[in-house]
Amino acid sequence: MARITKTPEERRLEIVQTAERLFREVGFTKCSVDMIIRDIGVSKGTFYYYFKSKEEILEAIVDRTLVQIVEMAEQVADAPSLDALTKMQMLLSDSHIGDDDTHDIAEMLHMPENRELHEITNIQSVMRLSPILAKIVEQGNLEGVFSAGQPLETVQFLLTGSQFLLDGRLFAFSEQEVHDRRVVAQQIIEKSLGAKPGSFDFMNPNPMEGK
Amino acid sequence: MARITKTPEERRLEIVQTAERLFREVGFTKCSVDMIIRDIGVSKGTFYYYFKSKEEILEAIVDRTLVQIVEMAEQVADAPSLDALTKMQMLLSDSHIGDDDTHDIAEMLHMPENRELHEITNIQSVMRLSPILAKIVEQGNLEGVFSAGQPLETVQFLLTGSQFLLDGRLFAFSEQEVHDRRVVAQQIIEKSLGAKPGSFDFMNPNPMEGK
Amino acid sequence: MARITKTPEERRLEIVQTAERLFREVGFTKCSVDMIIRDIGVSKGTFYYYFKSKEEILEAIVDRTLVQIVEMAEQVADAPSLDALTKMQMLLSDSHIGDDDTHDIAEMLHMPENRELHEITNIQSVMRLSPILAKIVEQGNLEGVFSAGQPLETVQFLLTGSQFLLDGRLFAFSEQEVHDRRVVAQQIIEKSLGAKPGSFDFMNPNPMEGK
Amino acid sequence: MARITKTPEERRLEIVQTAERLFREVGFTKCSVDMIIRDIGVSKGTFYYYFKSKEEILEAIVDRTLVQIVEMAEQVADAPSLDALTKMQMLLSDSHIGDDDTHDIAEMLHMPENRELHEITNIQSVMRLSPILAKIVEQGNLEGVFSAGQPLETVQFLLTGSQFLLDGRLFAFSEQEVHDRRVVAQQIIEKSLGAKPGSFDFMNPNPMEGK
DNA sequence: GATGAATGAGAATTCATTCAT
DNA sequence: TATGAATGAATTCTCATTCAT
Repeated sequence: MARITKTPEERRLEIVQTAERLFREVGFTKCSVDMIIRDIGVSKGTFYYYFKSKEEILEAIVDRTLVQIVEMAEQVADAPSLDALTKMQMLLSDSHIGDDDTHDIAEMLHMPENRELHEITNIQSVMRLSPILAKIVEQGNLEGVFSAGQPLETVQFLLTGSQFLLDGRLFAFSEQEVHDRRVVAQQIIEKSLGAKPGSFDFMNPNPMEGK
Repeated sequence: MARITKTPEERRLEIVQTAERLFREVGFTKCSVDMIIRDIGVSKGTFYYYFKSKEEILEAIVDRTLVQIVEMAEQVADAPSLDALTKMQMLLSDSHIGDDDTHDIAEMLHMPENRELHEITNIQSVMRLSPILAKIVEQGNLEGVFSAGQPLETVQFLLTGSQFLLDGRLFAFSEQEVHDRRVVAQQIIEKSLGAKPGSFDFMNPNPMEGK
Repeated sequence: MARITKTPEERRLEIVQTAERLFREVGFTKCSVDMIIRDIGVSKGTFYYYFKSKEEILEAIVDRTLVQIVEMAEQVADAPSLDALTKMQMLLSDSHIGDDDTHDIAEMLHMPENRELHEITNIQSVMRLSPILAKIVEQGNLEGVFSAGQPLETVQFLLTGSQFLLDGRLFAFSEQEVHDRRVVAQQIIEKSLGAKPGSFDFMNPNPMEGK
Repeated sequence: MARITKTPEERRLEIVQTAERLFREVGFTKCSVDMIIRDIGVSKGTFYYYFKSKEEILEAIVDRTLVQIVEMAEQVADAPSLDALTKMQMLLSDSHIGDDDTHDIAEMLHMPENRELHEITNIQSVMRLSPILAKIVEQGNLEGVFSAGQPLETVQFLLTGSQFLLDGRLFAFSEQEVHDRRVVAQQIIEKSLGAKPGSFDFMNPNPMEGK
């Protein structure tokens, strides 16, 4: 095979991205190192030059994903011009996702063939997002729009429920079924946070309406 | 090895039970067919005479587990002498353990080394338990102890949140942390079902009290 | 590959013998499991069905060799009709080796490419032969032909010297050089055991004489 | 990494010394080129600029070691003021340690993880030391303290026995066992060289005495 | 002289599955 | 029904060596 040298950053990224895609497509266990290197057109030695085990690249991918999610969440949480209700809405709904990259992340978290990556990331994202959301709940408590004790624990329950249930793929729900659960989730969130009924209404425009 | 003939039913059950135990102890992927047959003292050929693949026995186990869970839940749900609140408490708390075989729902679903089996069963159990719980919610609505719209969807959200979050192992929570989340979960359930605050109080005796 | 079934004993022996030959020819480290199975025409699974690691087959070979050596030595040592001097002569010289099998063992112990197997076996054979030879020394002391204190330690030193030095291959000695060292070794043995000078003379017929 | 230029001699020596240390610590086979260069902080390319294979550096080390041993032995052998007995004692005992670099012959040859390097060096050192020791034996014969025919062959046998047996590690002997064999070795040496019994007595102060 | 990214042929081992008896 | 020897593709990982810069 021709020797193609790239900068370490390029090569590393190339490997991470390819692995990420393949892990999503076929699952971590079923995706062999061989598949990854064949896809890139690079030698086995090169793979192990950058990552010293298959586990290590998994960690790299999970970290990378979580860093993106957390960064995004922190931007929202730290925005001084937004009120707590708006922030909460932005972070709990999917409708705020603009760019493709962030959307991919959400996609990635819920792939069917992707149990391992999925579960690890899921749990981590609950753990890392919850403190950020808890701060927003506290802000909301002060602003008078929420009235919730135990913000961290509350938010963790709501996040967990949302993450797992609202993923159409995981539970094999139809679009309409997902929508129905989204509406209910919103009501539960409102009740749990002590928000005024209907505060999160616009989070769930009926996707069937225009059809 | 001596050839020991058993009735097909006995043999089949023996294999399923052993596999189930081992899958829970070491996980599905890490448990080889060899481990199973060595444990029983049966030959490779026998295993493949009863199940044509390792996947097939997994399905058999998941089915078996869910049948048990659902049966137990239906017994509770159909008990004419119990009110909705009591039924709900029995099925959502840990205190309902009856016979050794069924154990506790939560326990059953959240074994440590047991991600694979666990996740498959988890989702299925949310799907199959939710109609039963939804019926109880409807009963509760009639009895006036609950006041919840969309019982099925509501119950699915609450089950999902409870299942995943309240497993200390999955999120690596300490006993105290699990307890704190249990208390919060109970409050969210009350609010979501429109139950009187404190209805489920006895579900969470503080495990730290005597210490 | 055609499936050829043999009795476990046949198959096991086939593998051990092939491995033994190849370890001798190319050395333990350089001989891959692939080489062995290719040579036999058997699958990798079969190899690992009989031996659970490459190390394990090495042990099996070493054990097998040592058992043969020790058996032979014990037969000599326990012969009631022989005096100590004769026994000593038989076990310390190479000239007693009759059958091809035992000769192979000696060959095997000193192959050039065969460091690992060689060293392990060498040391083991000093350790296992020395108690047998020590008993003969004691017999000799009683018979008045020897007069040696510390029989075990003495014998170990003499065995070690003989094993390593008198192997023409290890030190790359010519036939004549080996003969010269054999003569000297014999004198050292005589002095060390307190035997009469010349007692072991016939051990070393000059190999150059008839040429 | 910063490019640090050294004189070729310095660089070469640095590599040889590091490799030597690591080969001793972990063994030749188990010590990868990567370990060596990482330890020095030099690049792969640099290593292969100075040595064209891993084997080549092994040879360099063995040569270097033997040169040191031989030099030291020759210094002793050529000392005009010393008698043969003293010289012999110095070279066969452990008590002659002078400078840090040369250490003790025995020590040097019998490092623990060091089978490969060890065996290669062992045989070479018997071959190269024996002529020097043989000369001392001849001097001793003239001085009347020894009375040994075939000095070269005799010395080779004694060196071989001592080298291999008296290494506690190789045979896994305890300290006491090594001591016992040392005492016996000394007696065998005396007898073989025709020295007066007890000539080498002080070679083996009982290490247990003070305990 | 020096760098270090890249190579790729192997290494040992695992394991679900098959099949002759 | 039952056995267990046999299969072989697949897996992760190692490491001496090369070579463009």
